[in-house]
Amino acid sequence: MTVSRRATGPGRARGRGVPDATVARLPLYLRILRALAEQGTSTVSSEELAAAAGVKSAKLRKDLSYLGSYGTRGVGYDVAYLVYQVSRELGLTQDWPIVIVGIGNLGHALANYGGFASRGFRVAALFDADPRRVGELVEDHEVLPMGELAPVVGELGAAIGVIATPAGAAQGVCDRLVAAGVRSILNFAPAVLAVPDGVAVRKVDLSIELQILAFHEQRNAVPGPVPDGAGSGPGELVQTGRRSRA
Amino acid sequence: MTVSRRATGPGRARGRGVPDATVARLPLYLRILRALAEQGTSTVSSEELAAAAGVKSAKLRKDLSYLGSYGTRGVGYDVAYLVYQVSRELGLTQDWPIVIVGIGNLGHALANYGGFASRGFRVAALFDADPRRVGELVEDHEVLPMGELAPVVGELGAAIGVIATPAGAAQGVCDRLVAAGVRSILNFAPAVLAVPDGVAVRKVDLSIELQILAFHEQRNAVPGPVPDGAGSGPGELVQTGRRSRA
DNA sequence: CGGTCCTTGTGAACGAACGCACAAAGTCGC
DNA sequence: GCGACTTTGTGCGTTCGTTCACAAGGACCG
Repeated sequence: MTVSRRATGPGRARGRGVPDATVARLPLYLRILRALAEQGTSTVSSEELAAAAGVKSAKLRKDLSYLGSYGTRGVGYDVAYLVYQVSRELGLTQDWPIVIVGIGNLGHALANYGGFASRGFRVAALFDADPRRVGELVEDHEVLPMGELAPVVGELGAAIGVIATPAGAAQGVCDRLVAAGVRSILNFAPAVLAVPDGVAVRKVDLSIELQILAFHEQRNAVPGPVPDGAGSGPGELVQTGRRSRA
Repeated sequence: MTVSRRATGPGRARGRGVPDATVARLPLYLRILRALAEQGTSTVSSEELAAAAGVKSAKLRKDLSYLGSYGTRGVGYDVAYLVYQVSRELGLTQDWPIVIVGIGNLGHALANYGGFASRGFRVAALFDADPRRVGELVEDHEVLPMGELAPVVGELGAAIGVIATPAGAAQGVCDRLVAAGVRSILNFAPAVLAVPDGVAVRKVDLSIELQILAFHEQRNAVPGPVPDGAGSGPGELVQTGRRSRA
């Protein structure tokens, strides 16, 4: 019991403290749960869910335990209920208007990407510094000039901004987004952004991902075979050998 | 966890055991070092480099120490030399032909993305299951039908594959890539991939990134102003408040 | 209504990663 | 050639995350 207050979490000073590592996995669980719900599954065990997510069942249970005690011993978790609880924890029960800056190849792809709209996110405005792109219609949104950024962001109440500009422009765009009131930034530009306290930045860097894979390739190629059948656990760097039934 | 178990500590520098967390940062250091080299800087201290990368200097020094002792006490690191050493460690001294499967919006953007070509990676072939896309010319590459995948991958010796298909097709494509000899996969589809041992998978999921940001927004919005201190420190989840001079 | 079986929730051990602080090692000025 | 100064490399304690193993809790059967 003691559901009202999620205090008794596995950790200590866990008033409102879901570990970062857990938060990063919740969206994955959520996606799987939604798929299960859609196919009519009403309950799921930690073992099944963990297998689908590619994690150990104990980890999954601990992750979910940070949200509260939403399972039933001997049975498992109610899929619909868990979907709701995880969504709520992630803040997906509300609508998040997002703005995208930089409508080049990547920006176009992002604006068209269905995955955004599907889960509470809504592409609300597009911006580009290039006058030739301004006015262009992308997915029924007109590309706006940078001058419009502050007022439009303010009016929309957009709290999340996506940067898809060249690296050189990223910091400037970031500053303008922050000045306009954006507090969370998803950065696709290969640049390290400096932001004031309280602003969150996550970066997605395609080049870095490839380089990490290259490292993996080289490590496996250079030294002779690694006979040791050490069952390399599922890890962070690269996920090697996953045999779940998706 | 990747594949090998390392000796322990930075002490055994040369050993084949660079921690995952370090490997994930090396490409970032490398990018900064290249920028420094380009602007004519010949030496750099750990303090400066760390500031540019947004990490603590001690962490940077420890990261570099895994590669060897390439610094000079009292002076710093030779930029050109370090570029070479990091590149070498990451396996970027050789050419990596990559193949992209799924030439939709995202696939297009990836094929055109300059960041790939710049660092030892070369887009070598494009594939799509849709007959209407086959034959299309993207960045002087003709989109090939899936049937060509195995022979072309074999001929190119491509070890890295990029999946930019819808989620439903991802596992099938993954299986075909692996069967064709690809051992490292960069997956943009929102799906958990099952792969045999020895194959590395990294995933980039735009929707998940946004959801993590939404969590951050909600956490900061719900409980009034957070005094300080108690907040989860600057961790991995989101980078908050970075004041470096990029 | 009691017993048995199943699955959750979690305490505790383990391990990886981080940050501090400092000795070692080299440079530069004189 | 020597001493002061600078910056690296790293031992160590701390924090964070993962895994194990098991007791507690509940469903279901007879």
